[in-house]
Amino acid sequence: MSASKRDQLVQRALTVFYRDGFHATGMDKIAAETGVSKTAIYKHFRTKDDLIHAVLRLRDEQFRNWLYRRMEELGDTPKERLLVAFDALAEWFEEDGFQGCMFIKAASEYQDREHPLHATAAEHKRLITAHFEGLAIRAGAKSPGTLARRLTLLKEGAIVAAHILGPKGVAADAKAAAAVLIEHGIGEEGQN
Amino acid sequence: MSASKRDQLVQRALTVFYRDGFHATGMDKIAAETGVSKTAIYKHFRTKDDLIHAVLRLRDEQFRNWLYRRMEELGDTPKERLLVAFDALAEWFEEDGFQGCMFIKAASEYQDREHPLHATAAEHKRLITAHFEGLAIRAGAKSPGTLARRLTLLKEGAIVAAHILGPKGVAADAKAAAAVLIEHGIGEEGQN
DNA sequence: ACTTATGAAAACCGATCAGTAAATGTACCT
DNA sequence: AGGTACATTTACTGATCGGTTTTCATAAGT
Repeated sequence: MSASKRDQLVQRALTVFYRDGFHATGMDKIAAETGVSKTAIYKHFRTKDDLIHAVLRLRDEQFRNWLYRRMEELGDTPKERLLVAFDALAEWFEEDGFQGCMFIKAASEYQDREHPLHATAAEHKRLITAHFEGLAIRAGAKSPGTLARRLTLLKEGAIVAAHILGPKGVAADAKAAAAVLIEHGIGEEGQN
Repeated sequence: MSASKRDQLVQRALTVFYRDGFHATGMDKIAAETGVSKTAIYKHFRTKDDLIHAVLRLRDEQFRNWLYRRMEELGDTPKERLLVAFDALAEWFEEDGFQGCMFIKAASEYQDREHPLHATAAEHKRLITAHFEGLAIRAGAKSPGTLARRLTLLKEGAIVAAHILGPKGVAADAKAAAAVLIEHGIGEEGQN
């Protein structure tokens, strides 16, 4: 199997796992829906968990690339970019097939914090918070780490709320709350 | 089986499902760990989903009772009580066996919003937000619904963060953010 | 003592689980 | 054409899934 075929497998497995969940999706379904036989899958991934791990790494890369790029496109200054993160989330929430955050679900199904898949989910969250913190620093926040963590809380809460209750208005609520926290953490004249 | 035996079954099933997840827990394990034979279980619950539904209803009742009581005990005024909700969360996060929010996990494993278990999870979240809103009204918030929804976002985000990254400092971050949002939404002199 | 309910336990059902081994193509080399 | 190496499919493993049927133990009624 070529490298691109492998990538295709992981990409398609991502779609299935995201749609149906991890434990609820058997390897037979993965084989059927990706068009790759089980034997071929197990040639590249020792176990189901290994495949899921590859899926999560791909998702991490895709999601963060998308979010960071969208934040750059929608905002001009670090401060603005922190705020428009919630506009990007709004776009995501409204997408067809939005089913919440894959990492929250992974952590929910693999609860033990020692579990490698849980750890991968945790790393994803840490990376996003770190990105926020970088922007908070450049925005002149008094306590960049604090502001970044607060915005992360709003982001996670918004994802959960959008998934459980539906997307309507959630991102807007979160953005408005974020604006308050950002003003409080930077002041009207953050040095962009 | 007496009513109290049934309650005991649901209570013990709750513990197992909360610890190990829904799909990952088979009915044989439930029978073994509750001490109630599968036959006896299926006399009272038509399906596994029915049992889980009973578990979620019990959890909803227990959790909200606990949270509301703790908010009353820790705060004297409506405004204070909104804030100390995050102290109550801190206590929960530090408990042995804390594994995140059962309803977030239920919604993660039963993703379709039409699914009855997902709907039960959604109702739980709505009830808590409604409780917040009642307090926000009595605290004299300018827009009680908005404030309640914002605090809910922080709460959900804090639960997710505490579960994925560990409890350390999460509730304190959320409380500090909540304080900012509450001050902004009420003003220094909310009429308690 | 013998029958008849009752309720729980044990055994079982087909389906599916993660994972593997054997069988079958298929492409390439000489 | 014949042989070799590799990829793919088919078929299978024992275990477990949610759920049901059968067996058994107990106890009350007569």
